[in-house]
Amino acid sequence: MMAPALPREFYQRDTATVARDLLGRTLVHVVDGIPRAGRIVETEAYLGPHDLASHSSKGRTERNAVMFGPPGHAYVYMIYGMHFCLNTVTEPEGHGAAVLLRALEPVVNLPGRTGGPGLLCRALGIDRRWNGCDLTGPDLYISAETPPRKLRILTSPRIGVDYAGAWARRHLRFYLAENPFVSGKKPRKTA
DNA sequence: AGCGGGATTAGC
DNA sequence: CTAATCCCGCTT
Repeated sequence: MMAPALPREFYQRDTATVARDLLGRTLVHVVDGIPRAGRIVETEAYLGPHDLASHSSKGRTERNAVMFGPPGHAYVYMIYGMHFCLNTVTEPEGHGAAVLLRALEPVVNLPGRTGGPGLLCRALGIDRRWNGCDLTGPDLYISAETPPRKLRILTSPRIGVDYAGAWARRHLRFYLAENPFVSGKKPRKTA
């Protein structure tokens, strides 16, 4: 559990690459000295202001300012008036990109469901106060420990961004194959 | 100052 | 399918 946090350089890269590379790694939140940890099994990449599904596509605002800041920080926002979503800022400062963490497989001290961005934040105890938190610090971070075995990674369009035209169809969602904690609609065998 | 809508979830 | 529920960002 004492593995170091991923360094800032990890996040300062191509956003889709970071989204893939985060899969299988362990997200840790230390609450009152007690670590809560889960394995990241589902992510989505939001590429920047040109990406019409990204919050940054409407330019820098008070809400999304952290996205335009330096990489390796947490972008946390409230959605639908009742849930929080946790992102990691990526690319060089000023770019306006982030990776949404959508689902965890519980590792330690994560009771309740963790499959879905809102549930993930609830289980970890993440809310608005963590917006802007430096992920290279000791309280909220992703372990630098490399996933032990090779991962089977699948892709799909991102969830809930149908308004984004062609960008909605891009495969910028990444998840571990056959992992029961992955959220969203499973592909249905119809035809 | 008012209003529309959202990177979701749960319940009918 | 739709309500819940609050903050933000844009319009008036």
